[in-house]
Amino acid sequence: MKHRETKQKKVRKENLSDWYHWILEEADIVDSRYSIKGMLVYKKWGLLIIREMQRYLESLLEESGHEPTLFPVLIPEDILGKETQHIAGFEEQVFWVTHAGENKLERKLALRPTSETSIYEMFRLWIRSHTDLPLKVHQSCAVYRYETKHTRPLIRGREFLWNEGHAAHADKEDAKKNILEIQDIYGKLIRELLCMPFLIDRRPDWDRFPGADDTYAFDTIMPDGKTLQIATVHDLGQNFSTVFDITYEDSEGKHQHIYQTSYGPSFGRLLAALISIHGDDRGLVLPPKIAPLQVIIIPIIFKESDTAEIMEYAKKIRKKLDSMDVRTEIDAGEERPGAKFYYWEMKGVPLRLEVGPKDLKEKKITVVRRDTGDKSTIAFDEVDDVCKIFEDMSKDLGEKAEKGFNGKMFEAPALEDVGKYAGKGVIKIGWCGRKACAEEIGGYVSILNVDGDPLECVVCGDKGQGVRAAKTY
RNA sequence: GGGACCGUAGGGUAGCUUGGCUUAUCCUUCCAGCUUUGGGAGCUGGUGACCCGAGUUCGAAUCUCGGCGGUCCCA
Repeated sequence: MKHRETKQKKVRKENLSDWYHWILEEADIVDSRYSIKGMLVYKKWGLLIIREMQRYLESLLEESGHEPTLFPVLIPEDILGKETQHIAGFEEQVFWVTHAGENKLERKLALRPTSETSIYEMFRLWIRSHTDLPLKVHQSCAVYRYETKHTRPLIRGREFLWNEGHAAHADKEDAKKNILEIQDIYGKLIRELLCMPFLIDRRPDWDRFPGADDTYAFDTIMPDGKTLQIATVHDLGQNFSTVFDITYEDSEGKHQHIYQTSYGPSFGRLLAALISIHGDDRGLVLPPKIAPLQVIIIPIIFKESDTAEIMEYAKKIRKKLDSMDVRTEIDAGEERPGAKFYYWEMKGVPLRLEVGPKDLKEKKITVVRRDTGDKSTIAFDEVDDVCKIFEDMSKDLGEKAEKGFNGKMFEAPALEDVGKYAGKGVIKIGWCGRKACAEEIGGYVSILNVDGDPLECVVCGDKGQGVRAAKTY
């Protein structure tokens, strides 16, 4: 095992932007030096974390009746353009494939910006009867959008990884039911696996997914106070089924257009939030469930003669952890222990076990928690305790994140107050629902949702609702 | 959508204002060897860079224009 570049410039997390760029490269999350704007290379540590998320999410989706699929990355122009709202929302961002070698293609092909259209083109063929419904599919893939704004690694790129789910329903009620079920699944992913708090915000109409009747977004708050949209769930109504002519025969023999829902979390943004919310000055802090490596064992060797014995002991511990399905490695590298400590802390590994001559002699293990730095000693026979420690860590990390989150919630009774809290977090604001007033507020922040308790509009004073607003990524 | 700044080894930088002083500085990483190991050890030797293109000039890392890439701020 080689430890590189762990002794680089120290970056404090207060300067979130510098810290973020530093840790992405340092921890081998991504390499953003690839020479196309908005595209990057996912590296081992980042990809392993994404895979854990993916595995967890996919198993929940499949338990809830989603079939795994993988659709082509290319979508023909005529199909992408069928739903006019949809294409209007994406056309400026579509990458087009127009040539094969020197030959111009007869039919322009789009790199999918999202897969509704290609999937629904097939839904039309797959769905015949009400017994085919609900039909739910999902895929983990990359999608492409030509972002013109400044891109940010993992947060706003021209290629990004996500999982997208698509469901066909016989009626509105089943669609609504699915929306709740998906919200629950995404909630589990974010809260239980990643230990992060979030908000579910029903977006104002101008912020909906193109072609949707409603968009529910999952927003979390970054340490700098800006919100990050990490997942969305869309109620598509019959907008797509009408233009794609997706119908089923009901039990009375009548043909009906299906209702549809689509949804997706961005793995990149989830990762960006995970890194930013839990990390500290020393680097990543990974909740145990998501950590690619949960335990690192550091053998501490003084004399050449001790090597075999200590390594033997470390291997015994590892074997026991392996049998408990705890992801474990032994760092037998040439570096001194201190260097290894710093390295694995930077990588965010939840637990470090130190085994040296003292531990060996007393059949003990020194255990250090990444999140708190707490050092304790357990007996060799108590290795099972790591599971309990993981539970505590998950709980503590979740609570700590929740506390940070709650500390970034504000209320603005008047427009001046909006300016005061803008950029510090999520602000509760009275809003009448009119776009003109939203634009006035928009001078400071964006409105995240449309549902709330009755509250007078901070701009015009008319009756309205208490909605959430924030500066957004 | 508007604005500002930036691009020198794998990473971080000095040099740029006032073109020549450079064989391009220093730290780190990396490679070899010695040595060391309970919080980033040390020594010796070695590898490695001026984003791309055009222009100005006797001469460009340095000045001008364009491209590509990056960062930040505002809407």
